Amino acid sequence: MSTEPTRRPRPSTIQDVAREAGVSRAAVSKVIRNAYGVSDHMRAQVTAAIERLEYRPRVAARAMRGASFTLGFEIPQVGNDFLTMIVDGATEALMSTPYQMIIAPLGRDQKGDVAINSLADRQVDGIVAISPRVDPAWLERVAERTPLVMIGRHDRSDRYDTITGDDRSGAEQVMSHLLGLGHRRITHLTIHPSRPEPPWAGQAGAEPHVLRTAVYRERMTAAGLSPQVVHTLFDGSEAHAATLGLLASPDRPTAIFAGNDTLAIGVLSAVAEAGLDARDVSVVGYDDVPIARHPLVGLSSVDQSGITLGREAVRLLLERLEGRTEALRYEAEAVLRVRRSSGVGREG
Amino acid sequence: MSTEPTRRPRPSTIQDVAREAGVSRAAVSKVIRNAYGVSDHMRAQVTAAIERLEYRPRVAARAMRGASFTLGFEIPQVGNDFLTMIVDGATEALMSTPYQMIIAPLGRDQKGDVAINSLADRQVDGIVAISPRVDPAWLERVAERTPLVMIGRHDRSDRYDTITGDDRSGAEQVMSHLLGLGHRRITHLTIHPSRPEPPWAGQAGAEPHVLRTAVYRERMTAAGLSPQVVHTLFDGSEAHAATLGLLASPDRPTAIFAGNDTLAIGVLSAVAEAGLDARDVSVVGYDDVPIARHPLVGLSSVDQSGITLGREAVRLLLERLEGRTEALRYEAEAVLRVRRSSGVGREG
DNA sequence: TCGCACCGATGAATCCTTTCAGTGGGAGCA
DNA sequence: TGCTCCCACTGAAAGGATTCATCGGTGCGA
Repeated sequence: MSTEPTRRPRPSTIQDVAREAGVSRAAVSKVIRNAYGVSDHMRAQVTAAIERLEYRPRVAARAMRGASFTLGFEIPQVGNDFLTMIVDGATEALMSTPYQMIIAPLGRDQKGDVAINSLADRQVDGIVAISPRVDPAWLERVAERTPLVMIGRHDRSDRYDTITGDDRSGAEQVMSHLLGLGHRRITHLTIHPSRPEPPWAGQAGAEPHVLRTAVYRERMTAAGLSPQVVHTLFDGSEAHAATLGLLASPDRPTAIFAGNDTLAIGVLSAVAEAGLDARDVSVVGYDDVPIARHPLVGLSSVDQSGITLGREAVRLLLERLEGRTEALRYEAEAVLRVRRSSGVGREG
Repeated sequence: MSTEPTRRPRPSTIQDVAREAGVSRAAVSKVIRNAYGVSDHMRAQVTAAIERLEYRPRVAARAMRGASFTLGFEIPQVGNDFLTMIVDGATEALMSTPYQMIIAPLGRDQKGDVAINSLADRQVDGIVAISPRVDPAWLERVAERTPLVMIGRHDRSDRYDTITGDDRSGAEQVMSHLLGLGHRRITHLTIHPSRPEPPWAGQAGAEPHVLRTAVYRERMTAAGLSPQVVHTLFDGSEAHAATLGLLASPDRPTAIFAGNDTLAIGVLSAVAEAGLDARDVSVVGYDDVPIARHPLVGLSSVDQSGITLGREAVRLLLERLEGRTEALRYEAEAVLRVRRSSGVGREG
């Protein structure tokens, strides 16, 4: 009769391995970390013991003294295709390193700082975060403790590295394209701005969507047209509803520039539902998610190479872990991919 | 002059809080964990001290003695929409608990056991994994140490809980639907089976895709038709290429049943590219990912409610953490959603 | 008034790994 | 032969939080 029906067997520790191999704990630790000062004989002994005992180092214990060999990713939306590309790029870049990635997803209505904190609590060796709206002063405090790379922030910091697309160029390309097609009623659909406007939201610190919107306004005004900006939630379904509203109006737009592809997909859905297509309304998105190039979708969009963004984020973080202390910035090129949704004019 | 230019300030510890509040470490610990035996006065003192020092408990240190309050998710593909739904459901279910989720994504060509191990190394309190092809004996060993819920495994275990959709019913509905439409040349496109066939791959332990394929064969044979099964990689682009091949053949299929929606999207892409549509080739997928219901896509698919799957996975795990020891199974209902891609016959 | 029970709080032990200051022995050199 | 230097290896301390005995103090019943 066992007193504890669910007794969980204790996994073997570095102590067990040391005993089994007849050496000290420190020696085992050295072998594991490939540290200096290990004879071939001892390495063989220890390796064999590790095999026999199926020993695996406890990350929590390592983290207390040394490194956790873990990089943390904070991403606001697990399902977002653009973010997925970033993660893919990062995963690939990490394959050849001893580092493991963990992702901390955000719950609904959670802010990025919650997840960033939770990663820091786990003593990850570095953090990549995509939180355009978190207070930069707070981020700097985090970066004092843990190397930090922010994706999609146009602000400058001495403490953390930043990675962005060239949002200005991307938006310029979209507007040139649409204006070039002869459109005059171009509506811009984007996500709600932070409310209340945070004190740090200056020109320099503009988030990508805000920057894209700014370029839209500039170009519309410069062309003598009046800008029309519609704000929705990040979710595509609200973009869908908003678009239905736009299309029902008497002077409906002939083109819609969506702040990102998630919104653009929602827009396309509404256009189709209204019985219209690209001959009636041109649609352009941003991010160039994989589904955009599907022939049934054919969404024009700005490619800012999410894969590269993720890869660069990891590179910057690894550099930091190797000792770099000055902050760096990386900006990815933006390229408009024209597809059917904003096809050439009205010929079909 | 500072000797260390990048000196990282030491975050405050429970010791610091205890000193600041004038109590013992253990008392602080109790306050944090809402444990029994804390006076209101002491709680107030400690809470104030925590605020002042911006104290956050180190998860690594907690994990060494107690719990890490972390649940780990192993998912094979970050970008997969079906898996995303599962994660969303789980995130939601965790909002009201003290537990945090971390996701361990798989690198290209990595097997699930790598990520599961890495989660176990991090001493998560429980693991949810989606690895249809990992040795069940190995999983049972993992489950001895860490509560484990497997999603999408039809095998039975005394050690870990399982969550599945009703793949048999789902596949039956697809076949009834397609046969009912009058199709006779129905091709099944699915992912490569494990190779070599693992010894544990019996009828009972069949993975979802294998089960769906089995039902397809049964129904074809029962209808006096000859099954045609095409295997591709998980990636949709290979499904695209394979479909182009199928469509070029003289007796091309009039219907394609894809093992999941990722493949089905690739199939639709090839169909469109070949200048065909649903009048020529009916397509049905599996999982009912969000994009399937987009009017431009209109993919018929089997809904097995990923959100619910994720929510149930968390529920089962939390039950385990509260002491349940016997293994449970949960099976989600499968419902075919018919859309344009397999619309009613050939009227358009 | 005495004794008991119990509440609230505490010190010390514990979890597992890394790191640092040694220790002892062997090789090389004069 | 004697000295120094180097190298492989070891013991012990450190790191932060939890938990277990333990202890002082208070309230209550007899």
